Amino acid sequence: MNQKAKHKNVEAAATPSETKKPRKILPKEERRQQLIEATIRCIARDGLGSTTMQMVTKEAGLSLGIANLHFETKDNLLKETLRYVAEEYHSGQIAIMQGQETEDLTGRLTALLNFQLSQGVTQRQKMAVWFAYYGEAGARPVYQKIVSAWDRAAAKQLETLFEAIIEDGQYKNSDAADLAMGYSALIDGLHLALLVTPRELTKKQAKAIAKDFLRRAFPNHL
Amino acid sequence: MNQKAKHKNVEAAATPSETKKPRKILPKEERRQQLIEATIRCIARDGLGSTTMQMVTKEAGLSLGIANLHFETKDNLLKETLRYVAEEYHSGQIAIMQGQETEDLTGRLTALLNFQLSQGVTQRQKMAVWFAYYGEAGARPVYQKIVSAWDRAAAKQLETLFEAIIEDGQYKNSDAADLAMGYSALIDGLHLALLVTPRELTKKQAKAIAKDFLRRAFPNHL
DNA sequence: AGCCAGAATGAATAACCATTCATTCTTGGA
DNA sequence: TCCAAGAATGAATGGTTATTCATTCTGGCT
Repeated sequence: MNQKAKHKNVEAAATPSETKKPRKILPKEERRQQLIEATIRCIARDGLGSTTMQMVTKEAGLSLGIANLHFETKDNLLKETLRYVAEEYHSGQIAIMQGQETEDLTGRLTALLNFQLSQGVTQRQKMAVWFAYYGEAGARPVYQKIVSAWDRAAAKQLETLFEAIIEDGQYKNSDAADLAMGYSALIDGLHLALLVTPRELTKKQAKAIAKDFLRRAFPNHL
Repeated sequence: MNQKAKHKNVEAAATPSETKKPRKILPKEERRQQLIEATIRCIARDGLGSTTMQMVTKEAGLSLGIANLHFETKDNLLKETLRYVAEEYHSGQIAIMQGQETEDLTGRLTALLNFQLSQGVTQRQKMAVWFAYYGEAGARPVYQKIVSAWDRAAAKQLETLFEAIIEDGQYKNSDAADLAMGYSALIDGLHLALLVTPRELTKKQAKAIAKDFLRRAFPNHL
């Protein structure tokens, strides 16, 4: 109605050899994925606090309005990004712990450890996102809610696994719940150290430290 | 020059019984402290990302411009706030570890543990600030730099303490550096759990878990 | 008591940013 | 080939925020 804009695709002879924009149309789900991944990169590079829509959409190689088109609001985009990362990590863990019953307990345990400190999980990008959200979790119950369901499920699984190992190894004076909580905390702490002071801790070292924890707890299994 | 403002202290008969503002002048250092503490409360309540100058100065019961007067920029205020919290925590740790040589190793160890999980350190406010900054640390080298000096010093101290204990207890197959890193990571992870999922972990439990770690590592000392 | 250095205030400013929506482009089917 | 549905674009809008600085006030000093 009161718009006077008349953007053509002309812009004189300004930029010599710029190929401009072969606009592409993709299914909703692919665009969402693409935007979430761009968001992860932005958060890892610039922090959750200073990530803007402009940055995210530019990172994705798309136009400013596209994120609102697919996610309504920035808040929503951030929520979905957290959900994506949380799901990837926790479902991976749970899959290993519920793994085929054919695998022995020790195998499952080391598989879990290797996953938790794997290349995929411990890459800067993922950990940065993870802790960026933890940093705001105190002030944003929504973030806690997104993670907590997965978190509780993983904690329960781990406890069950530890119970089985304690039973199997006849470890006296060992409380599965406490050990599981301690192990989880250790893994989180190692992730934090890998993120914040990577110079002081290699991934190999981190694995050794986690394995050490398990060996002291379950000497007959490792 | 071109200002037309003429703020008087009149404002009609609007607010009936509001005592307005007995403006107070304080030494620079006190104001800075006051503002830093207000910043901590704001970060804990609303998150680092949405903490504004208006919120901080209002929380401190002062006027908008005061923070810039004492800290130049918001960035600076945030940096100084982190420095304040980091110093409090790390210097507390170091003091205990370097404590009078009269105290035995076991005593020093439990004192350290009790401090790290003490009321003062584990209060929401402090931990929230801590993790808010960790969340941005990946993107803001400044934050890392502020913490890293203290961090390295504390790590070295802990390693030294562990070495002495290993020597004293003749613990074979124990690497002081790995154990120290593992213990630090465990404490960080417990702090995170206390912050994010306080319903799943009490402070008492956290202490028990940390003590358990030490007992498994140094059975003759605990 | 009177004065003034400088501490404190908060309206105004300038920059930034999420969100909207008129317009343009793409593509699959007719 | 042509068309319409709807995907994508980005200029414009409105709201928020850090920062400035003219003005006001305080308290120690003479």
